[in-house]
Amino acid sequence: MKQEAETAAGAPTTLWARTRQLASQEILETALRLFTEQGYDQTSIAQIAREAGVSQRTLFRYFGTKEDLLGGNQDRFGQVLTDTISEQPAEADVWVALRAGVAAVLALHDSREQALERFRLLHSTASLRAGWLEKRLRFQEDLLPLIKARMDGGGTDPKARAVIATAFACLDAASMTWVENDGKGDIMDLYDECLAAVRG
Amino acid sequence: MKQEAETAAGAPTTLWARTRQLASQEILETALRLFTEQGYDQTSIAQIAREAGVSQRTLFRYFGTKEDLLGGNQDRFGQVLTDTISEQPAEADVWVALRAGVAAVLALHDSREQALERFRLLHSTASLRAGWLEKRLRFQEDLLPLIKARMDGGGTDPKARAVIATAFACLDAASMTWVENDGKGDIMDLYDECLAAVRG
DNA sequence: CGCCTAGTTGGCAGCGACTGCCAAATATGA
DNA sequence: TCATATTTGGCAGTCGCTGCCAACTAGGCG
Repeated sequence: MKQEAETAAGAPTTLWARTRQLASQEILETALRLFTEQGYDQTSIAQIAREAGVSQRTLFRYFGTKEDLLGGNQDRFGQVLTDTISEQPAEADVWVALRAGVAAVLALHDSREQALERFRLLHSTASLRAGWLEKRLRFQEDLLPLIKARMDGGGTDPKARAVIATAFACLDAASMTWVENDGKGDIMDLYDECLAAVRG
Repeated sequence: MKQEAETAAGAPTTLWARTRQLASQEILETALRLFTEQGYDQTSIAQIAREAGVSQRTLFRYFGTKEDLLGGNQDRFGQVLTDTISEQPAEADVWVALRAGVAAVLALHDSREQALERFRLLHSTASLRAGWLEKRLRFQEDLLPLIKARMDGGGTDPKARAVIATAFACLDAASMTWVENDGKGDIMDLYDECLAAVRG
């Protein structure tokens, strides 16, 4: 861990890095499979480790928490979110910028099916939902300065917070409905519908 | 537990009920004190039980989870919320109805100081925040039919969800700012400010 | 008053997520 | 090939929480 053995682009150099990559993927896949098969709460870390062929201790070294086994490192979400939004043209409307961020995050999923499965799990498991909301709250705080700067005359903290939280609230409402409809339609359309209902 | 020994109004009848009441209060106070003194995560159930003079087992019988030690049964929040909103005149605007609900929930705190202390703890402790958001999400779902019915032409699920979630988002932004300002000003004023920022 | 019963309490063992510590295994570079 | 840097696994322990069972106690009855 002294230096990352893979150069940003990909192509793992050392054997270690390749093995790590492989193990990581194996764990992730096993976890997702078991979660969808028997539910998140009904799947223990011990079982995942056993079926993935690693020790519990190692599993925790790869992924710090059980939640991280879903969706890899969700920290990437935050990264993509802030990056996308700060890349928006300075004169773009706050709502437009936020929309772009939301779209970018949604695009992070490998496939429509994977996204649906994850959202389904997320919305049907209380503990997962709680964790996700918590992490999201941190993203929101990260976004604060970016959004505040984009508001007319530099908005106040509460106003900027409210705007950000509203965008996420719409994403929530949209994804929840999307799951209920078994993935029919486009989430972003639902998002727009939600935002329209709010901003009337 | 076969029948509640106190008639709705108050006046605990049996000695048992009185003892229970007393123990419950003692636990609650001890917990809140320790939480504010050393932080939520740094306070163990064992310590609370010890200092409150009950066994851990009993503590868990009174309050099912560690979170419940803050703010008693938060289920009351949900109750007050739905009650208040359904009591609003049928022709009232959705936003007005929601505002009334929010105000009613805020009025549930014993004092300004207590509210500030609770909010401070809530916003500074990740695990608490997560639990609270989760519980709130359930309240939101309870509100869905009520709000949907009040929207023009009976709104769709996503729209109603978005509206409700936005109201809570504003409450979040407001309370967070309120805490940062050490309780200066009125939360509802901040709430209005937030809502205005969102609805432009 | 004494006893029986129902409700209450406490202690113990155990589960699951998670961490620290130490020893064994393994890839790497000289 | 050997010394070194890393990685891995196992073990014990913490913390929230639950089930189970034995000890206790208030309340009602004769």
